[in-house]
Amino acid sequence: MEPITLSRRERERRERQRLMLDAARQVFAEKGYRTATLDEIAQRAEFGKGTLYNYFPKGKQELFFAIYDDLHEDFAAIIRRHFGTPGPSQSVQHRILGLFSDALAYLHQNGDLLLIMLKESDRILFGDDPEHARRLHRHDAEMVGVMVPALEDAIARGEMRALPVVPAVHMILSQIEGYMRFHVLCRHHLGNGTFDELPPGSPPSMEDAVQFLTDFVCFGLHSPAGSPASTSST
Amino acid sequence: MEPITLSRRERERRERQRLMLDAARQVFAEKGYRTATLDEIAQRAEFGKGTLYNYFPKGKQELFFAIYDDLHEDFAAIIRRHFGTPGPSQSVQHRILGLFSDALAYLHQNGDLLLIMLKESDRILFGDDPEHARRLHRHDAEMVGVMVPALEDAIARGEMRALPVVPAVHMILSQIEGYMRFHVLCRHHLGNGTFDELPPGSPPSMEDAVQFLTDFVCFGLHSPAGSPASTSST
DNA sequence: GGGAACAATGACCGGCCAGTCACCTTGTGA
DNA sequence: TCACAAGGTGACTGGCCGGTCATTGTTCCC
Repeated sequence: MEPITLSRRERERRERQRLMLDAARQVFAEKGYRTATLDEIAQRAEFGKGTLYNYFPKGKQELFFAIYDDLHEDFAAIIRRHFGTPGPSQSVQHRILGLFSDALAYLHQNGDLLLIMLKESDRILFGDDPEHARRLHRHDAEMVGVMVPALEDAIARGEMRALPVVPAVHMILSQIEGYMRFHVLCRHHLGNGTFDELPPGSPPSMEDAVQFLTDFVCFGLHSPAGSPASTSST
Repeated sequence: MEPITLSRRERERRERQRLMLDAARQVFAEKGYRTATLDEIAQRAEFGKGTLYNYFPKGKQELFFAIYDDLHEDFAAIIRRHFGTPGPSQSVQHRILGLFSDALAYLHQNGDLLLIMLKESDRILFGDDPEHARRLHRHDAEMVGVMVPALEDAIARGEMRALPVVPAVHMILSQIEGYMRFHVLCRHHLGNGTFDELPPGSPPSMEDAVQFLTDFVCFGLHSPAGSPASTSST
């Protein structure tokens, strides 16, 4: 693991791998899995196509999943950061606020690529390669597994009502996806002149969106007459 | 429009078109857009591939969008049914319950195909053909346009708190997508023996899901200490 | 300097499939 | 019965792209 013991050969090898992955990220983000071509990835990385196969013998798939797993690990880390320690250390509301805040920030940094990955998830889920479907399930189960105890704990402490936790986790996470869709829609509205009408709701700032989502998840449309607007100290 | 004035020729023509569309629906549902082949659609419809082009000159795309628009119109109809008449005739909660109920029922009837369409939406959104992106935006704007007045009305009547309506609409609709994902995930868990672990939460019945979603959207995780469980007369 | 291991390369191959078109079948009207 | 139109057909084409491999460097040790 420690880079000191690596030979120059090995270091160069790693570096080249990284260059290839970077190029692949770019191209996948722009084109999507099917449309991206190895020729373009190779060109962008300034290597020959054949060289790609020296580093990723299984070709396109291997490149893709290397990126996919990385992204997923980043995301899982965000979830662990906020839900990894059940107990009264933080309120659910705080946890969710933190989750959305980090997730949306991450999303803005890696926007296009993430959307592609989201899209391809479905493709993988449908593809008949059970190996890949399993990978996706593992990722999913991991996230759910981290969040469930925290929610159960919150219910036990009376901080949250007794909803079925697994569906609740899925709903919380799907808000992030929902935001992604909305965000892309807004960007497309604004981005190019091809659409006559302006977006019906102007795109919210990221901070507003985080507040809105947290608020929505915690209190829903109705909410008590009380003061739901302030989700935290902010 | 009225079928009485149609010649036999024309009637037969329509019927053949319908057969082709049915076959295309099947194949798209099973394979997705890219993987589906015109050869298979033609075979399934019991026509030669060339014949397809007599009826859908623009080929695969035209078939796909014919189906896409149909599905979308069905969905828009569901939304109009429940949100088309602003005013105090129904509570928001009732509207949402009705929407989710019909949407999920529709989803169960057309499951695979809808999921494909959802997936392809992204592809279209990214594809650089502005014509198609525009089509998707039109659909989206239509749905939002129907729901927004009803929500604004509800806010004006104090039945719902003053959330930004357009994002709220998107969140409501994205619940349906979220449910789709969850549902597919459960089905995959159960469907084939390739996964070691059973689903962490057993798949809920459709009625339960409708209740859960409505409840979640209206009251969120926290909810007043009151009685949130009964979302309606049921 | 030589040669052996190692790495890069891109022309090429093969499979795939949307879309075409020259030919065939069927129906119709004289 | 014939001839012509309308419609049906599937073998074929052309483009595309993932993956291969013979060839051409490059490095390094003796």
